[in-house]
Amino acid sequence: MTTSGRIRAARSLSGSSSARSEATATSIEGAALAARRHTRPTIFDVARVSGVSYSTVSRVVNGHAYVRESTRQRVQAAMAELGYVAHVTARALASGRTQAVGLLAQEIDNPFFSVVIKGIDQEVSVAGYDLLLCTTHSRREKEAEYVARLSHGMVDGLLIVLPTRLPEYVEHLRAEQYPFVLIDHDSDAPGCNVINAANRDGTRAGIAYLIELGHRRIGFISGRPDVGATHERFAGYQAALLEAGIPLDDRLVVEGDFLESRGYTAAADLLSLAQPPTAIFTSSDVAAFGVLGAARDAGLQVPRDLSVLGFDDIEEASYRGAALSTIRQPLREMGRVAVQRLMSLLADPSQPAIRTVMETELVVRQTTAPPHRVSST
Amino acid sequence: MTTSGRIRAARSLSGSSSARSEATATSIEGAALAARRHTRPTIFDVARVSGVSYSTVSRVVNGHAYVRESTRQRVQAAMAELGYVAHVTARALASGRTQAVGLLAQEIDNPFFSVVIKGIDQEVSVAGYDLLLCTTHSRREKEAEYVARLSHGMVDGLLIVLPTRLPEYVEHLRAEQYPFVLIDHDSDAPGCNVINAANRDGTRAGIAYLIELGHRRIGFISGRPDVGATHERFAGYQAALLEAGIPLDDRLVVEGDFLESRGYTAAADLLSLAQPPTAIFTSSDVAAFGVLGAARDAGLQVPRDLSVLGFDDIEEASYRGAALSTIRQPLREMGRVAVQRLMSLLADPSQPAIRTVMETELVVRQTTAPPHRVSST
DNA sequence: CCACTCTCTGCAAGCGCTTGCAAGCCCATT
DNA sequence: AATGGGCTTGCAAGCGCTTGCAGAGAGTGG
Repeated sequence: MTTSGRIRAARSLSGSSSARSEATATSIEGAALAARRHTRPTIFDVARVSGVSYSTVSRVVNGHAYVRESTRQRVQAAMAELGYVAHVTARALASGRTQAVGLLAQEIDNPFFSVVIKGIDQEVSVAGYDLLLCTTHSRREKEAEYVARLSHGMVDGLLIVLPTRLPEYVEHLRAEQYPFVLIDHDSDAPGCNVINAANRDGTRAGIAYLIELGHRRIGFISGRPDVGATHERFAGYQAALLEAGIPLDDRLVVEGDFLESRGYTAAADLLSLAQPPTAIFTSSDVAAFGVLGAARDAGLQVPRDLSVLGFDDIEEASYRGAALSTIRQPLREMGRVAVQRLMSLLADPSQPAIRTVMETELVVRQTTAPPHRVSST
Repeated sequence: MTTSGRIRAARSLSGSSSARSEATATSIEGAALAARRHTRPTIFDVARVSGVSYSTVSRVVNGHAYVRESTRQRVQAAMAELGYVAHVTARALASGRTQAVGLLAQEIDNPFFSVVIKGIDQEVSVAGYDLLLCTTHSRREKEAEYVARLSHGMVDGLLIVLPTRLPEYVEHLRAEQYPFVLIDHDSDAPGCNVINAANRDGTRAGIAYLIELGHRRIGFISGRPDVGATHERFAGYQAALLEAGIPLDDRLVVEGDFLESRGYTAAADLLSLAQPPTAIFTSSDVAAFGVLGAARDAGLQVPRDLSVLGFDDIEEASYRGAALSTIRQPLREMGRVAVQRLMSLLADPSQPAIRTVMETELVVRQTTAPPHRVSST
């Protein structure tokens, strides 16, 4: 008990010079106490109460070996008594580790991403880390700033959801060997650790399935053009047609944006063609719902008059309106794998980059069937 | 330039004792450098390059007055040259402020909440703060731990989305005058700053509108019973019936959970009653979609055979399937107001608590109409 | 020309914690 | 009984930054 006072004093006075400065120090301390609103117990308080040094308290908090059992219990009792909670910031500063990872994304409010987040959140929690979520809302100029701040003492590593083009800050991070993982980035990213779905192969398989059903005129509604997956999916579409010897008809290809409203209008356009498609593929389930709406409003029956194939397999796909046939990406798994990869990088940042490609799966439900009328090629 | 070395040295040696300890210090420094992976420039480096003291650099970074313009420019040039980024953690530790607020919620992946978050995110950004999002996934035992950690140096204030019962930690926070705001907590919360919608009055107005249309048998599908708003909405339902002199029929009241699937089954139950309702109110738009599905599967036309009234007015309400009549809560505004209140508390934590009740608005779209057949009361 | 007031800058202390080093302790071994 | 070595513990230094205080210039009025 008496030791404690000494320790505290030693701390306060380390390097102090004169009596006057001592007096000053005291008044400063008073002011600081007044300024700090929430004065909670520190390891020094715990040390005082339990009669050990502050470093021993620190060791107990961090579960170090080489602390006598009786001491550990005394310290833990003191912590419980005082309601001690470690000061995350101070610990981060001293140790250089924050036990938190950052997640940087443009938006969180779409069903695709919220599932990925779930996987991330779950795995981060398993690893004993915290998750710091930052949404940029497409303000690209804020993105670099966020990354700089986050990577600078706020988090130990970064998960980034990115469109096609690699921003400059990615190069910075790479040069510094800062641990980060790109999610759903199906474009070139030299030297980066990336997780994405097999967009190309998945789409090819889906289109091949439609062709196998007998479809020859297959509409393609793309995703946002600034997203890598969009191009890969189109490549898969092309590949499937090529393999089946079906010529690509530009009129059947429409640019979309993953969203329902655009899915509706794009489908309406396709359906009003002189030779409308008998099947439509969209780059997202949400957009596929829009296609279903357009089909309904055009008086078409799905799948009799029109087959619709989505991409993602979000939860709603199975129960909303018609059960949607779709190409499933393992969204939750993607989130989890991304975190696992990041954890590995945290342990050793120098390891060579890996691209992890998650397999997709064709999920046939009730919106796909052989074409009713054989269309003239 | 030469000053810098002195400053650094003075720092390193403050309180040092002997030559041996100096040597030790050096080797420690080396080890530390090796351990810290990302050695980025600090204010000391900027100070060295620009030839001023580190405190001047700090003042420039923080935009203090009393820095000569030429000095400021020199420092800024040095910062740009070195690519200096402030170390958030260190700054937080030294100043006691983190410039971040925490948001604690169970889930983020429902359309209700994602809109609230948008408002929060926007307003937080306007205020120049960062947002730290924590989801507890209903693991209540983790909640208290999160709050303790967050309130302990990670963030300056807390936004909390809470079910009915106030957890113990809320009392702690209050006792410590830690700034926090409860969102969507329509239950007693003495001494707490709370934001919620006018659940009771809004529902009463909605039900009154249905009664005015001529409905007498109005089904009520509640929200989750552990949420305060659920009870207030039921109270509004009761009040409207009472005012209209319509006796409450228990068979028309079903417990729900805000979700679509339960909305479907609950509606199916209501519709299979001997005397089914001619209108159904649900405590969320999402659940109302389930009701619409059940009506469709029961061969009923909406609104001819069944009126459906939701609550929330999420985005989908206006475009998904039938345009849904609903009671609009200003979700985005609620998020924004919560942040504004928190900012005010940050400035002065001692001010008396306020409950902010946001008005709701009846939005009549295409799922409500006078009953087709006059039902026998 | 001096006292006085502003403006500007530097120093030291400290935020709460981690961690290398060293010293003390205790026990087994020779 | 002395030595060695493994446990325990304490001390000091430092993580990168903020900030009160004091001192140094630069004006300004008497």
